[in-house]
Amino acid sequence: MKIDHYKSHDHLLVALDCIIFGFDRNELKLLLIKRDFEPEKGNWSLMGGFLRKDESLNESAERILNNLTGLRNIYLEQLHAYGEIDRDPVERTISVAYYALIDVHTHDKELVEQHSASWFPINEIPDLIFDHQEMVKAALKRLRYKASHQPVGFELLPEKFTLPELQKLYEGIYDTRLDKRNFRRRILSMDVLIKTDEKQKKYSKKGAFLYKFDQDKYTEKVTNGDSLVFKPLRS
Amino acid sequence: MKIDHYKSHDHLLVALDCIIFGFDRNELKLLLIKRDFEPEKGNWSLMGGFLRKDESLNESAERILNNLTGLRNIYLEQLHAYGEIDRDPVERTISVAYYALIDVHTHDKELVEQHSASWFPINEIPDLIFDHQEMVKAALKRLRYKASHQPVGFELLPEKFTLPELQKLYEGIYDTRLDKRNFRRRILSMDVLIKTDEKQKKYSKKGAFLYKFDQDKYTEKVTNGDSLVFKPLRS
DNA sequence: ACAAAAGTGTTCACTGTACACCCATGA
DNA sequence: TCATGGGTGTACAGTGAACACTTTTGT
Repeated sequence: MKIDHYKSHDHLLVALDCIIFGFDRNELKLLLIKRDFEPEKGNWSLMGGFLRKDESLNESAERILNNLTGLRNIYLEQLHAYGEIDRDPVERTISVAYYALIDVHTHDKELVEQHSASWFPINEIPDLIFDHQEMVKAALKRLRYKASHQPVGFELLPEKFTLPELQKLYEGIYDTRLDKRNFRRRILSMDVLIKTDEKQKKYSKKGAFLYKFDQDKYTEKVTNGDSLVFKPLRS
Repeated sequence: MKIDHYKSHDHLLVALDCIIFGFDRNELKLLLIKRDFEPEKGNWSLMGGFLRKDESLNESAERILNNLTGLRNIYLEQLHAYGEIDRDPVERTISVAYYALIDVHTHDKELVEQHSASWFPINEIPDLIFDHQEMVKAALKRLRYKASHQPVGFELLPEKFTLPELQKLYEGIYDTRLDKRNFRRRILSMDVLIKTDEKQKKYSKKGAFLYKFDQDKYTEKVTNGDSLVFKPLRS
């Protein structure tokens, strides 16, 4: 065969769709946009776009996410490639889904408004176009797995956070209730949080101490082969 | 925007590559082919092909796997989409990698020979073209995760197998040694194996009882919310 | 009779989980 | 002073892991 044999094969559109998770008011949420073109104009959708020849998949996902949020360097991971023949009625398109974890307070609210985007609690997601519902379901499953083995939850919180906030986050991700004492003991025993001497008084009169995640210490522990389990405890 | 706005976007080649696992002579192995066209002609490669417009990603992976092994209805799961710009030097191509688990004794040996394919122990994989080495690494990681939570190991064995064989399989997958008594107790306590009254005398004079995996019972347990852990024990 | 693999139970340490009360503060 | 959320310790049960000898049978 010749080197140009590739030419004889089909060329397709490659789309990307982003499942954007945030955590606000003790709830896990998704950022969805109202689609402004046909087909399915006016319906809710994941933020998406098409892959360009001059960018990698990851770069494309970063670009698309940046278009909506104005953010860079955020936690972004490939989820799955969706390739049913008729998944997009206009033209044969495969879509590579990515999920992102962002701190809801940092994104660019103007951009979000321009896209008619809004945040939906994970349990109140409206009907979505194409196979986006399936993507969301898979993303949630992946987030649950990921958060139980790696410290990704912190991506959804501000740099400084309280232990009650962190607990609420895990409760939101796993849709469950956790025991306060067990949760605190477990998280603190990992020894990857730095306690600051500041107190957060937003939610209580007494105030709760703010902590920071210690990325260096975590990296060191992983390098040493320690396996930290962030999986939450029951009840 | 008009409905035909899609036309203005880039169209790309979409390839598929298959990481094919087998288990033979107490070793976990991969089926690799010797590439018979440029570029990289003569070098070792994963079995691959291009996605056609008239087939879904899964169908395409099944077709490609069938081309090499003659097998159908094989355990096949999408791994990851690879999309670096220069991953294929001929033309911009994204590749969706799938991994397959097959019983090495059932595949069509003629087809495999036609493709100059052969089985390599997982620890003796030769240099591979493009980013195929990265794919293999990710596939092994995924297999390890998957096999610890779901009964996929059985896909690599014949329908009937002995407990020592099953133990060797897990030892191969995790590159570790397991305690015989702990392993047997754990696997049998899941209550998803059917003991036959046949003995396999291939490896010993005494002979070992053959077992079958009870898919129905397993499905029932999962439906009941039981979470079986196939994760192996240490030492 | 012996070599080689199959098969079998018990003990201990650790970790997950249940559970209730005091503390600090702003209103 | 009181209402609200923050913070703390202990006891028990279940599970993971270590560990050695007997059985079967072909040669």
